[in-house]
Amino acid sequence: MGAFNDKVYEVVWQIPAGYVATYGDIARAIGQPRKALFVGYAMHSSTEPGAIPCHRVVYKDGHFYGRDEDGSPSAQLIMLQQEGVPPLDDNHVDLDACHWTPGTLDAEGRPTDIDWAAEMGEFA
DNA sequence: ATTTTGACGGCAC
DNA sequence: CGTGCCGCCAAAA
Repeated sequence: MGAFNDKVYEVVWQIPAGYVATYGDIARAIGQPRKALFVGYAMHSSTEPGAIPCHRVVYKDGHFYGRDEDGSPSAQLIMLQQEGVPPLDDNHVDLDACHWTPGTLDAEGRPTDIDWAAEMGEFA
């Protein structure tokens, strides 16, 4: 792992509940827009399970990883819904309403520095 | 050291 | 709107 991976961690961790960020945005936020691929690559392997809210990281299309293969909504979608992310369909979320970008505040005006432990505890 | 692949993104068809 | 291909960078084999 390298510094890149560590940055990905940091950025993803800052994603507010009810909001989502895209791989490209994260990659760009850390100064390497070409490594969008590597951003995702970082979470599936370089990070430990549950270490970060990877379910809040979606594709630029709003469709998340682990999409349903059989037409059933993925657990990720359900979790996002619990956080307040309006799903467009079984495989997409409304980026227009929840698209968050690193380095900004959420719609509620509070800093992105949120206690995720409390947030996650609600539906653990 | 070289080849292959990948939780991507964008553009072309 | 779905599918294909390329580009980019790094890790794993």
